[in-house]
Amino acid sequence: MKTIDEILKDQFSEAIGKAFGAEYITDPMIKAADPKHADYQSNVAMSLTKKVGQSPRKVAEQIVAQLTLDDVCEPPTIAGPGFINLRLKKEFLAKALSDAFGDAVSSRAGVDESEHPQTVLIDYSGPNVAKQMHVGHLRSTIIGDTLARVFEFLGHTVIRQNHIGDFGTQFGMLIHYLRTAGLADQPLTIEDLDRYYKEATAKFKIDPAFAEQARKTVVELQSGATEAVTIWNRMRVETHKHYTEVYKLLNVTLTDAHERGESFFGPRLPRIVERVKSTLEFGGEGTTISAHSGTSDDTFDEPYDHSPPQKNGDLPETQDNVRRADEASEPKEITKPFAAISGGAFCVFLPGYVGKDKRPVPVMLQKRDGGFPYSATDLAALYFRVQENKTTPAEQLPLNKDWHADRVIYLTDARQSQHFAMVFDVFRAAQWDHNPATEGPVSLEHAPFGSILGEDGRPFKTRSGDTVKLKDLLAEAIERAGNVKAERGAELPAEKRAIVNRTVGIGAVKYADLRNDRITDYIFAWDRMLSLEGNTGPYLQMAYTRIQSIYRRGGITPGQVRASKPKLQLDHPEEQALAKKLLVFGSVVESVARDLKPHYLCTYLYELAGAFSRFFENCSVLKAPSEDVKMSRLLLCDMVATVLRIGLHDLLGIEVLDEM
RNA sequence: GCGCCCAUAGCUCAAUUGGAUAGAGCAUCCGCCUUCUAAGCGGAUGGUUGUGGGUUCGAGUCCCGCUGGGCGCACCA
Repeated sequence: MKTIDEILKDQFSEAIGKAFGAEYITDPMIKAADPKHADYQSNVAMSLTKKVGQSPRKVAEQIVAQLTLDDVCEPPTIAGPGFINLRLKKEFLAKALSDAFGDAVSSRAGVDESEHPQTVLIDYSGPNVAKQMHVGHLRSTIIGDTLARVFEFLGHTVIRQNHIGDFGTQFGMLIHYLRTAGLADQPLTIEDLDRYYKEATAKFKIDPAFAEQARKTVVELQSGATEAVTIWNRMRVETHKHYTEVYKLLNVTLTDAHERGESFFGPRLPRIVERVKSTLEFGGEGTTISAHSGTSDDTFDEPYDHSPPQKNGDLPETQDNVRRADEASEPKEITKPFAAISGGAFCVFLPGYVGKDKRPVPVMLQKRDGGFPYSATDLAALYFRVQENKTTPAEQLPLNKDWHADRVIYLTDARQSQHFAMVFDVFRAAQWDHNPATEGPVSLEHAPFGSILGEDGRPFKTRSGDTVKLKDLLAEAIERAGNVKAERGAELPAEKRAIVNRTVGIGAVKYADLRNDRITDYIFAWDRMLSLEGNTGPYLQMAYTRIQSIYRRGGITPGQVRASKPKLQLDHPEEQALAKKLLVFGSVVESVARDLKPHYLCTYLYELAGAFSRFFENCSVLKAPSEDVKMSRLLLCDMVATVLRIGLHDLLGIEVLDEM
C-alpha cells in the first residue's frame, strides 16, 4: 500500500514535471508539518527558484496549479516564502486509516515490510564472564534489543550477536587466584566470582610474583590444559546462568543461539592475521594495496570449539616483505594502509590515526608475545559475520544458513568509537566490506551511546561508590513501582499487583533509557522515570490500560467491534488529530531503523498517547451521540491500542497491562 | 599535542537527510471530575539554542574560530 508520503511525492513530482519540464523534477521535500500550519508541506518551490529563475511563490503557484490531489486534500495553500501547505480531507483520512488497519494487517498497524530486506547483524549486550552485569551493560542491551526488534518488524533478517567477554588474560589471573586461595574446586556463585575477580585484579597489580604465575596460567589455559579449562568452563556456566536471569527479567530476546563469545574466534585469530598479511601489502606507506577481495569459498577445518587457541609462537622479525615500521626515527604521515611488524607486533597502519607522541597509532593484530589483542578478535568476528561461509550448524546459528550480513551494527559506549573506526578501516582496506552473496556493499556502523549519570551529574554509582549491579537495580525498580499509586487505579489482588509492579518497574527503567537520544549522557532519576506524568513508561502503559478499561466498561471486545465493520467518522478535530498521528507510525519506525535511534519511537508514542488523551477528554466513547459514532470511536481506540502495543511490547520490549 | 562527542527554559529532555513564531514534562500560578482510570485535559509564566564569525531565500541543525565539560590516543579489553 502506498503511504501518504509516497502519494504526495508522486503527485508533486508529476506536477513539477508538467509545470517546468521533466528535467526539473527533484525530491519534492514532503514533510509532516507543524499542525498549526498544515498536515504536510512541500518546500520544493524554494529549492527550484534558482534553476527556474522565478520567485519561489510563483514557482509554488505553478506547481499547485498542476496538482491533482482533490481526493486527498483540501486545495493547497501557499504561505511564507513559498511553503506549499496541505490539509488532508477527513474522508481521505478515514479511508487511509481503514485500509491501513484492515483485518488482515491489524497486527502491523499499516506498516509494510521493507521492499529491500537486508541481513542486519546487531552486536549488543556483551557481558563478561565472572562479572555481574551492571549499569554499563544496560544501554547496549536495551537499545540493541529494541533495534533488533525494529529491524525484524520491518522485514529484515536479523542476526543478534552476544559477544561474551570470555577470553583473555584476566581469566588466567582469576584461575590462579582461585587456586592459591584453595577455591578452584569449590562451587562458586556469580557474586563470588565477581568478588574474586576484583581481588585478583588488585593482587595482579601489586604482586609481581602473582602476576608472573597468572601469566603462566594464561598460557596453560590457552594450551588447553584440562584442569584450567574445567575451571574456566565452570565460570562460564555460572555467568551464563546469571545473565540469562537478567535477560528474562528485562524481557530481552537474546538466547543461547545468539551467543558467540570471544573464545569462539580463538581458532580464527591466526587465520585472520594471515588473511590480512596476504591481502594488505607489507612495507612502507608508498606501497599500493593489492586488491585481493575476501573469498567466499573459505573452509575451516577446526571443529566448533570453545577452547583457546594454541599460542602462535614468535613472529619472525625479518621477513622479506615486512618492513620494520619502528625503524624510522622521525614519524612520517601515513597516506595508505599497510601492514608491518612494529616493536615485534603485527600491526596495520592506517591514515589519520596519530598518537600523543605524533607517531602513527596502528591496529595491533598480534602481540610481540604471539598473543592476540581484542582488535584481532573484533576483526575476525567481522570477517565471520560478513565473509565466511558457515560449515557447521552451530556456526550457522541463529539463521541455519550462511549469514553474509549487509549491515553490521555495534552497540557499545562512545569510548570505543576510535577502536571500531580503526577496525572498520582495516576491514575496508582489505576490501572485505561487500556481500559475497549479493555483491552489494556492507555497511559497518558503530552506534555509540552516552553514559548513565547519577542525579548529581556524575557517573551513576552506589552510595559506597561501587558500580550498580543490574540485578539490584531492577529489584529496586520493582520495589519502587510498588509505591506508585493511582488515584483511581484498579483494586487488584496481591498476585496481580505483583505482576503490575514488575511490569511497571522494568518498563520504567527500559523506557527511561530508550527515550533519550542514544548519543547523549542521561541522568538516572527514579522519581522521574516512575512518574505517572510526562514522557515515561508508566504513562504509556496507563494510556493502554485506559483503552482496555473502555472496552471492559462497554462490555464489548475489539474483535467484536472489528467484526461489525464500523465506518470511521472523523468529524471532531481531536478524532482527526488522532487519525493523523496513527497514520505516521510506519515512517517513525523506519526512521528508527535509519538512524538507529529508538527515542524517535518513544517521542511518537508519547505524542500518540497525548493525542488519545485529548480525544478521550473531548469525545465520549461509550456515551457517544449515536451508535455509529460510538462504534467508530471504539475502532479508533482499538487502533491506538494496537499501535501502543506494537510500539511498546513488540518494538521496545515493554509489557503492556490490561489493568493497573 | 592530535582526534571524537556534548552544551537548548530554573530542572529533565525533544526538535527525523537545513524549513515558518525552538516544543514537551517537572516546578510556579489559574481553571476543569455526583468519575468511559484526574496516573488526565485547558491556560499562564519561563529562551540572545555556551560564544564570535561564515554559507544559505532560510541555521539549534552545515563550515571555521573560541570557551566550558566528557572521552580516546599500540602489546589491558
